[in-house]
Amino acid sequence: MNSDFAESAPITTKNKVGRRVSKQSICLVCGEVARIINYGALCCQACKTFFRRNVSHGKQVCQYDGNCEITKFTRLGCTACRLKKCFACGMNPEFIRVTDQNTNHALVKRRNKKTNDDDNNGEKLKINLFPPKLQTLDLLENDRSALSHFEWTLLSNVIHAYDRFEASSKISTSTNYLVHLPVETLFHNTHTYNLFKTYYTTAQLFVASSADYKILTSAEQCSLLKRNLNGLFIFCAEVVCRDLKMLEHPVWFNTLTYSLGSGMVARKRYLNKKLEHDNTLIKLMLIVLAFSSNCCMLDERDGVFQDHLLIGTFRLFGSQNVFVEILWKYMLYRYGYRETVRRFSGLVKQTLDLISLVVNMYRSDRMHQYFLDEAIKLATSSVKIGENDSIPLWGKSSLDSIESTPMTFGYYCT
Amino acid sequence: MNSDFAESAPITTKNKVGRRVSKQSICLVCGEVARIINYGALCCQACKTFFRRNVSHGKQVCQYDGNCEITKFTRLGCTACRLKKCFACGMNPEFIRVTDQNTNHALVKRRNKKTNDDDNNGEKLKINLFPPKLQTLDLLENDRSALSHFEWTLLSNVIHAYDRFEASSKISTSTNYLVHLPVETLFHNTHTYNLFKTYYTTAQLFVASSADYKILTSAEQCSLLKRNLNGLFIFCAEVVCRDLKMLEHPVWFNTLTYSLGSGMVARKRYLNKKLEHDNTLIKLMLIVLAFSSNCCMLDERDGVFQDHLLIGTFRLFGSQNVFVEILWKYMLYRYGYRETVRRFSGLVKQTLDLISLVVNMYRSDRMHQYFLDEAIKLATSSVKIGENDSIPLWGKSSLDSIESTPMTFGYYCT
DNA sequence: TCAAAGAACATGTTCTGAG
DNA sequence: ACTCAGAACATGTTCTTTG
Ligand SMILES: [Zn+2]
Ligand SMILES: [Zn+2]
Ligand SMILES: [Zn+2]
Ligand SMILES: [Zn+2]
Repeated sequence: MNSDFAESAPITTKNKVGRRVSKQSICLVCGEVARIINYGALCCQACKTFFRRNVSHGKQVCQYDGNCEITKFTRLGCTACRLKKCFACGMNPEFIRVTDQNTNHALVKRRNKKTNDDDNNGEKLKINLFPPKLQTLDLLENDRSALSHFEWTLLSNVIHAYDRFEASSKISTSTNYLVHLPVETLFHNTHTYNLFKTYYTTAQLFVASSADYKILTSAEQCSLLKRNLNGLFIFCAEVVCRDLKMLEHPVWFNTLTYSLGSGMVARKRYLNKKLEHDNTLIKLMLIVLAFSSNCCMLDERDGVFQDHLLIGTFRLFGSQNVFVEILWKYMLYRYGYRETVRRFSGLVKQTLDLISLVVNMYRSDRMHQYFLDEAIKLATSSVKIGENDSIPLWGKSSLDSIESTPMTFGYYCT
Repeated sequence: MNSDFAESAPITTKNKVGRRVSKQSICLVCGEVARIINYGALCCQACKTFFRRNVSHGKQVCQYDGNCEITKFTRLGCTACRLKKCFACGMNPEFIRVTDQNTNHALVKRRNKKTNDDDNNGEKLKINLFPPKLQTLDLLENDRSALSHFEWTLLSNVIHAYDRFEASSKISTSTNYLVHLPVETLFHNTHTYNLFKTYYTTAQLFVASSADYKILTSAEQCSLLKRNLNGLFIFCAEVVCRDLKMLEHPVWFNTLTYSLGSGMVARKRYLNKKLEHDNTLIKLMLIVLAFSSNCCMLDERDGVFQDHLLIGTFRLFGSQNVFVEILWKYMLYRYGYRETVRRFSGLVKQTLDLISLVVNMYRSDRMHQYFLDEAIKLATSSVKIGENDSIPLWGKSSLDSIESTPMTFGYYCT
């Protein structure tokens, strides 16, 4: 309650007295302080209990659009979406060993038959019909694909950093939609530009909040943004577009068509349909892209001569590798090997397609260059963004670099 | 949760659509939104349930000093003090008709004997051994002394306005105490002055947050402060002194003795012991004093010539009368006629004694004059205090003035 | 010493029913 | 329509146990 984000230092530290302080991080489901893995995912006490009590319920349905935001403060709003998110975060009912006597269902049943209890003791503790499969435990504890506690922490930090900064984009999108009513202003690039600017900001703040970014010099940061920000932008745009069903709203559809042309919107719609459905994977992909050596450097003005700043920088490869590994392990854990391979290749394909799309957008409208310049300006301004932010750094910090091959989504401008 | 104070308009109003909106106010216990009277006092749902479940508990004891603050946010901190405050606010177990099956105690017992339940149905609903006395209901519903819903609301608003502004005084007092450690600074008037300044501010903000004060002209406000603020100050000082047991801390005792002299401290201690124990009464007394025609005008500089501003102003008498009536009814309700008379005369005596004390303090130290001047300056400054405050006005607004005799705690400076 | 499941305990919110 | 007690339901927190 009182601690909030302040204590979510990713790994075990020592406090002033030298006493060992238990490692703390944030609940994958709601963002509350979390310390251990419950039922297969890093989550808080409340979400743990919630999951145990509600998992046996008959299908609950969301009263809204099935996309309710779940945070520490909103988690009471929609049981269905909270439970869904629990599953999405990797919580697994197979870890539940007994049918909880206080399960909401159990409670109801117990009260209904309170007149004639002959089997008074019979209902004490029923062993779950599906005892925890050792296989699952193996995956967590022994399998090479298991995510370490540190990696879970980092994963949860990535997700929540993204969610936090994405919020403004979603709000901006919905609000702009509502404001759109006067018809005469309908076909006007301003709306599109306002949105795009927000997406650029979201992407930038997301990257900038990671420790791996902050330890770079200012020049390195700029170089990184120039290389990769466009790629991040298009992913943010697509996620928001999909989550808010933008292309299904005629108003947005028409506005975008006016701004981008019908060809590009058709392409956008096509790619959007194929977009990976697990947002967690996309968020991880984003951070991987952010530390790519060159996701899409599109500006010929100051291209290659700064390459020495980045190419060959171990820090960069190190950061990226950690995140790629987390992405991979998480997918293995969630989907198993076969499905992981399928999804991963899909993800790579989508990334390349989207980058190709953003290249076209960039070329056809000089505003994108303006947005990028603005981002650079923001990054180099004396007041460092996020300096006083309540979100702490969440990067990999001092983890030893890992020996797998670094990935690069290169896309040089020809 | 989201509404907070914004909706605590004291009486039934209509919203924009013209639909009748249920009257809302704040829980006497914790300040949460409250709508109806539960178990004899205006309180919120949570406090209602809390009271029912905990009232049958064996004496719980506070782990701190028995004076824990109870607000919407802190109410979980101390069960003992919350329950105590429930009683202090007038909640009465006689309104509870059954022993709640979910009483914390009952729950424990039920579980303990779960092996051999022969009287399975016997424990369903036990009628309370003390059914609600009609007498109490009469008091509430028929007796002339009953507080109307409007008056309950006003009462709760007074209490919470005071609690809110008193907080800074208490914090300041405790903090200063902790800071006091270096011995060389121990005997220094600065500490006393800092405190006094805080008490003056508390008193002023308290008054200034009432609607009855705000509808006055600036000149009238100043005049009112000059007349009555010293009296409010000494009451605030005494309440904090008592609640924090200041005179029992040698550090404070010595500091005050240094600043005020041992004679005045002895007098202070004597009066403090006699101070009314029910803080609610004191808070009501404060607001009565605030609208007194002259509680203690001590400054000869600009004395009597402004009297026409106030004497004979119906608004003033009206405000005071409403609060006096609430005070009287509340006491009748809480303590019965005999005790009310006793307490009320005690309260009057204490008020006169304290005013006499503050007169002496004022005369012996020019800083008091400075504090008063500062308060006036604050009141007349272009930025009205509390203008953007989240606490709405809580005064009597348009209630018709009542025909009882106005009270005046006159104490002219001779 | 620690991770993690469950029980037990404590609270808060919404529905029901009798005036 | 409104007041208010109580039940039922939903959540959150802390203690206990096991490996
Ligand atoms: Zn959670
Ligand atoms: Zn939902
Ligand atoms: Zn309350
Ligand atoms: Zn206490």
